[in-house]
Amino acid sequence: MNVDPPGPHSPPCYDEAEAVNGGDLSPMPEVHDPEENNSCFQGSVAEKLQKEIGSPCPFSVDSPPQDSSDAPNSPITLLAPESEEGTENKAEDKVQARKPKIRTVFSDTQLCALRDRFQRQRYLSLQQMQELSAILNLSYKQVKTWFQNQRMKCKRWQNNQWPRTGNGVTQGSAFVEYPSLNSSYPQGYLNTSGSLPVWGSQTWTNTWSSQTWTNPTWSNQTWVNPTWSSQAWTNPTWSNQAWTTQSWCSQAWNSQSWNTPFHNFGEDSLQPYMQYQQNFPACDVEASLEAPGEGHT
DNA sequence: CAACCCTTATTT
DNA sequence: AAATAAGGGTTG
Repeated sequence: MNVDPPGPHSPPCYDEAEAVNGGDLSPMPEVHDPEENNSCFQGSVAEKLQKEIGSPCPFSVDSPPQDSSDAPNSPITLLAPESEEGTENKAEDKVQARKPKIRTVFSDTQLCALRDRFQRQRYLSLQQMQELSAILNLSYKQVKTWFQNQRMKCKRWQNNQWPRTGNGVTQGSAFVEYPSLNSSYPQGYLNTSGSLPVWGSQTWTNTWSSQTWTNPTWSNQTWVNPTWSSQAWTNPTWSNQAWTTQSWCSQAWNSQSWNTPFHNFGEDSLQPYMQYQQNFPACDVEASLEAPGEGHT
């Protein structure tokens, strides 16, 4: 199954034109771990990542978009396949510099952490993203992109489910569930300091989607995780597929791995949820959710 | 500037 | 072929 070692993955030496850099962050391109076990966070994410990252791509934090033409001697640099042989003119100028599009392959650990975080927050503040990126050794941009893509994915999934639920709507909030569920708040509404806003249960409107959601996740000033605390997760609006492929992740979560102090996240919001995880792994939900004749191809 | 959305390109 | 990271365009 998916237990086999992925083999030589590809830690691309990805350069990012970071616009926002904390300063002490070391956004690194991702790397993959060879014989990764199936545990998500057995110890500490950071720890793992550090190991995962052999540090193949030594570039500065602020390294501008360099031509990735000169692949460092990293064993794995995902340079776009030349495809068109010969014409590697690269065209150093002009408008259309054929820059090879690099598609980073996130490591399991990274993905796990990202997803995990996403469950709690669909929107991260700038600082949070920076922190996360630093921890995961990804660039801010990558984290940002990932979250964006993830949001879109969710949205699409919802749209697919939406028409169906019309009839068998068990809970009227089936569709609206997602947004409010995961305490998602756009950065603008969060203190740049990463501190949590003080609003009790406020309502805010996000201009992009033109939606107004309530924020039940805030109980006075106490952070409450609706995700785990309520049965709200009856139907996750998640891309089940993503999970199927990484079902191992859920297993890891079920384990006592949560006892380990992976404070590496350096997130305040992280602490509370750990306890819930044991009893209520979100992954579990989607497992049953996407159950329809699956499990193996 | 960040989010959305669509598209492209790569990886499996 | 599907999944998805990243590019690009648009908007407020």
